[in-house]
Amino acid sequence: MAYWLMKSEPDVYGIDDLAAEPDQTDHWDGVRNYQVRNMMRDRMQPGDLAFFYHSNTKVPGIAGIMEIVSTGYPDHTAWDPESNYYDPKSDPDNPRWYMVDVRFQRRLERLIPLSELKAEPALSEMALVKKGNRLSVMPVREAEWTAILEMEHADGRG
DNA sequence: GCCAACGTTGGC
DNA sequence: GCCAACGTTGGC
Repeated sequence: MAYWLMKSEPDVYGIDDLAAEPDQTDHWDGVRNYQVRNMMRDRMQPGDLAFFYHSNTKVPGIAGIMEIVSTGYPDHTAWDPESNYYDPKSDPDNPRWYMVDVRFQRRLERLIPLSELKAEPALSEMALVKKGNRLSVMPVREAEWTAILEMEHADGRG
């Protein structure tokens, strides 16, 4: 069982959108980065848990928790010319892009802002808080997962 | 195989 | 809206 953090822009698709889906389940499509593709295709397993991170918004931060409910499988939006994620170079016989299914678990009691995550010493090794990091999906160590959950009930000022 | 140009991410 | 940092592309 592994832990992850997955970013999405809430103006495009936020945790409220996932919670509103039938079965509160959706596929995490549109990943077009090879490092992230490899994680989804090779490492994610049903039962893994992931933080839902809101990026590119007024207060970026961790908004909730979801469960991975499938292994990686080909991202069909790459073959849909109508899709924003269309990639004519992805061959159906040799899919270039993969996705997983995720199920809403819960919102955090408060959004934990990136500014607090950056200030937490236990998280200093996370790619999330490092300058220039652009991965939209990243592994989270168990100790980091626990530290973040403890922050959920803190007052936000240390 | 190098690397400059380009497009994108995402915090601020 | 700006722009630094990064990944990808494609000419050579």
